[in-house]
Amino acid sequence: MTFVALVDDHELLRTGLAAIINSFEGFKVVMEANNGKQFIEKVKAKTPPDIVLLDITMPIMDGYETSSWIKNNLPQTKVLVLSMLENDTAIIRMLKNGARGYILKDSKPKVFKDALDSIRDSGYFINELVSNKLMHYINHEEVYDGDAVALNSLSENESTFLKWICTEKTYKEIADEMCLSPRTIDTYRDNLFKKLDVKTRVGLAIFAIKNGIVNI
Amino acid sequence: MTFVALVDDHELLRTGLAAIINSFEGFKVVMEANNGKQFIEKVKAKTPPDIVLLDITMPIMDGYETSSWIKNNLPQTKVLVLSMLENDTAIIRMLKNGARGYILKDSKPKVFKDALDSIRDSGYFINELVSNKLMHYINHEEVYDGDAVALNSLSENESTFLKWICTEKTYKEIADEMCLSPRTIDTYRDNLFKKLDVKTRVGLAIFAIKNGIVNI
DNA sequence: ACACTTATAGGTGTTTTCACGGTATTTTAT
DNA sequence: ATAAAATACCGTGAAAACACCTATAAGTGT
Repeated sequence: MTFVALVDDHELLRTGLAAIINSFEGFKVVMEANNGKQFIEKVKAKTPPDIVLLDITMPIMDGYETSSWIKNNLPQTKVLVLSMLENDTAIIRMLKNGARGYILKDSKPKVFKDALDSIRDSGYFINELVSNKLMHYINHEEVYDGDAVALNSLSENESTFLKWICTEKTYKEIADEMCLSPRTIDTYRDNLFKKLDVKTRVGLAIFAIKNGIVNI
Repeated sequence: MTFVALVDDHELLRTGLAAIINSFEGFKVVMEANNGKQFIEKVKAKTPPDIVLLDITMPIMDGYETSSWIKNNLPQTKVLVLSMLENDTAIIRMLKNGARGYILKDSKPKVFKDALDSIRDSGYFINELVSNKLMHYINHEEVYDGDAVALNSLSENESTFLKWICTEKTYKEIADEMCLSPRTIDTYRDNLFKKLDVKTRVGLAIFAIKNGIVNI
């Protein structure tokens, strides 16, 4: 019997998934959590599950952090990502954080079953979403995804600045808010234009939103 | 027996929901669709369901349009919204478009069951989410939510313009794309600033994203 | 026939944003 | 110890964005 944990903030989805999984021969849902933090607390008192079905977008502790924690603390436990995010950045980041597979929330139940079987049997589920990234990895020795790379190279101040970017304040006002000279803010902007490969403030705002730096 | 249709682009969620609903005494899922358009096509050949469980965020034809269509074409069919959106705008807009209830995707199954029962028995499910809006309606003779009102008053061109706003094009380039004079584009912008109560292009972009006018 | 709204377009001037050229200081790495 | 990097800062000019006000044509309602 393979034991599965569900970590997702949508309780209805969890209940539905549990029904589906429990109907699969050889699988059983033994734990549910609303987010990574709750999962960590619950798992302390139990035998770790074999597979964690993990969402990315969650309050308090998101899927990236959670997967990373599982990799470091529960080496026997395998993470299968179940997310609505279809962008390279999210996929690569989860794979780097130890995920064994990545499927979308609008997958067919068949795909879902295949993924569970594959992870139980081989430890991995390699579908198109991840194979493309893996091929790149083999060919280039490192995954290249502009957004993902850029995201990791942002300083504290740059992140803060990006939050302000998504407001209606002028650069001068942002400078005041951050207690920096307007000139410094200019430099931040110019650097981010280069780093993130955008040309305008709107480009920065879109990047910030797309990558979850700001929540709107 | 109460017949239920599921309209949501996440197939897995649908499958799970179907399992839950079919386990409820007296309810049966008789139809599933990925979006409003598909629902309309499928419903033509069948007896309309008693309740449509409807998501808002969907490709091709979203929940707003779909609910409106159901109100006008299937007067016997009641819409229960099942969405992750918790903002006033979405709730008000769906209620205005004929929805009988509004629950969140992270509701507990109990709430879900209550909602279905209530809609079957009384035609409505009034929880906190909608009662607040209804109280407002009673007191003010009209629901006031800036975003919701504004959203409904957007013309075709303004919506298109908002999509372009969320790119790195200049207004002049947008004018070219839309085959309009740059002056007209200026007017569009100025009007939208007033309508949407924002002051900058970033404000427009944020509004467009927040209200699903653009998908990023 | 009349006022009323809506979509389109223009004129002018100010403010903000952006590009590109720098310097001085502090941190980090070797 | 010293070079390299990251960080904070500055000047100037051009381009874009924004404010405000006017005007015409088409459609709407009464």
